[in-house]
Amino acid sequence: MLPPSTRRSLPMALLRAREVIMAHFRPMLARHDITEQQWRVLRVLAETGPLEATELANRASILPPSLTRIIKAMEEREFITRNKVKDDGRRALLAISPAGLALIEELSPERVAIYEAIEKRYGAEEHERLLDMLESLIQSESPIE
Amino acid sequence: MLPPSTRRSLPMALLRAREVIMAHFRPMLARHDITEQQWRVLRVLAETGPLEATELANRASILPPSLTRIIKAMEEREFITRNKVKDDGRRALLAISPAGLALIEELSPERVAIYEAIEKRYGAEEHERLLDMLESLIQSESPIE
DNA sequence: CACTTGTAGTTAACATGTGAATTACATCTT
DNA sequence: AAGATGTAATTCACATGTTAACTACAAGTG
Repeated sequence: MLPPSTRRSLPMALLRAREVIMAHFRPMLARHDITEQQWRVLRVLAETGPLEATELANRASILPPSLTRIIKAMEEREFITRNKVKDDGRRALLAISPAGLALIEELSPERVAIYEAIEKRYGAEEHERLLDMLESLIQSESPIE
Repeated sequence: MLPPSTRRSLPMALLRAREVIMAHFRPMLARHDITEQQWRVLRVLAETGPLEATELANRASILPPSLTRIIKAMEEREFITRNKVKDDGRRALLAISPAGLALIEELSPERVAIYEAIEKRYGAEEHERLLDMLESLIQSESPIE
């Protein structure tokens, strides 16, 4: 078997695909001066409620060192709050603030419009199928152990 | 239309998929003290021959500022060479060196084995289909203008 | 209780991602 | 030829990715 060319390798294809998709969201995020990662943190907290850092890092696919910095920045801008957990001095519960929720509300319509435009160009069924295949790939490569 | 949850959004799925795949390659790259991006640069140059920086950046999906730093580092380690283009003082041709080619040769077997293992777990047909769908997505989102 | 082991977060060091500004050339226009 | 415009590459500033080391705390073991 030949090694795959850079024009048809899974890592490169995934990278490029993500790039073209994110290009549509970046202007929106830039206008509100938040990064892609900060946006992920906000959305995860809004969806799931308060979380500890480790769980938040997993759900937002952000590494612990990055999350430490992001939490610091977002706490200063008062988009999230942090409350120590009783009985365990290491942990803290991170939660989205009213200002954070307001930001999500504000961006929601534009966000939906962007997703709809992507679905329209690419095809709704294709989109669903792609998501299924990606989830399947992720499953096949991450043993639950 | 509801905004997609973080559990089923295309950007997140692409990010996670790339993560699980790259996890298999990182140990190999780390053993040879090269980064994922440096590895992409080497492979592109080996496949296509000498390129100017802009073209190399496009093919390797690396932004110009990053490529500047990467070239500097790889030139110092003598994995690539750089030759000024006649008649245009701005451009330079970047080429892989014998040492760079040797590194590619050395890693090739392990690289193929990793790809084969992924195909085996995920399914060869699925793998091909996923590549097709990703290419199609990239096409649909990047107008030739 | 002292000691070991394990876990949650953080810090450090360096590479890359990202957008904006800048430099160095080329080319076009008049 | 001089000035305007365009292009290739670099530099800057800051955020994140990545690995390793480290701190703080918890829980198990003797």
